[in-house]
Amino acid sequence: MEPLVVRLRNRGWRLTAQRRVIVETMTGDHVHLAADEVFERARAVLPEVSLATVYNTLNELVDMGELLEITHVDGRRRFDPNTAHRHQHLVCVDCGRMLDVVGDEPGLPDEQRHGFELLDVEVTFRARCPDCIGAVRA
Amino acid sequence: MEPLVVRLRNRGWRLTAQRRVIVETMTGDHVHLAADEVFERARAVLPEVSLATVYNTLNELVDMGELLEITHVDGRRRFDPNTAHRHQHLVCVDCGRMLDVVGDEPGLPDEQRHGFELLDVEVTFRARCPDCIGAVRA
DNA sequence: GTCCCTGCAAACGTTTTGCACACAG
DNA sequence: CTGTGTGCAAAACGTTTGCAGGGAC
Repeated sequence: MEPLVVRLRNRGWRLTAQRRVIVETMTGDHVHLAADEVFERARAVLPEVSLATVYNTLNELVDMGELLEITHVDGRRRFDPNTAHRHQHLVCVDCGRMLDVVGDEPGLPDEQRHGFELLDVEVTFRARCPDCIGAVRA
Repeated sequence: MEPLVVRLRNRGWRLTAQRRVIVETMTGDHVHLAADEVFERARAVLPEVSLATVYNTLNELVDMGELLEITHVDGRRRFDPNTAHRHQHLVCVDCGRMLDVVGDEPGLPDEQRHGFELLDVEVTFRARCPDCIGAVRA
């Protein structure tokens, strides 16, 4: 698939310096940032970027289907740019580190569907990461 | 299993009128309320209950493991009293209605675990409920 | 040049907290 | 009686919005 920035330009999306930096921040594998983290990283590259613009941009990308809204961790929404491949999440309950994983998706038997029209399944494996297993307990 | 209120008393949990009403609100099947909904329902039974107490109590119950914190819907945390049976959730993306369902849980192959110690799996089926399928589209 | 995007600051909705009083044990 | 739970109001979050100025196209 074409890179995200290209796809966006083709849609007639106005490409500003701020948006470019935000999109670049949301590029790569195992990226699962919250808005304030995106803001922090974007600002490190381009100081003249505001939190409002980060939120506006992230929401637009979600509306366009170019970004996935995923599990809240620590009260904050997280965003995931991996829309290309179906995947699930493995999240450390201690430090919040999150990885994309691929297992098989659970189905839902007809008699459990209660007449609902199934759209999607979201799977999150809650776990403890190697670093946090080693760390001292409180 | 013994009823929740009994279990709580046995733990030496101080049982006040407010707490009892909140716990009663969080009793039953397919209960997936947000804090403000718990507050509303509790207040209908016992007007002298405050939102702060609702939050305090819900958080305590979660800490005790007597309540599950589940998916955010519409920006609000939801709580689930069904700790007795492993289950998953079927949620309507339009109206937020949520049901407990039982399908089989997805496992995670060893080579996908990245050294994490697996604790739990959270599965949410996103769907459209019968009422919302019938409803007129915007 | 136009229109859309931007930063700022204020507003919003949810959740938490500090404090004096009240009541379960 | 004592210690913990309570209501209230204020604060602290994450997120959204209104507005005047600026920059992409």
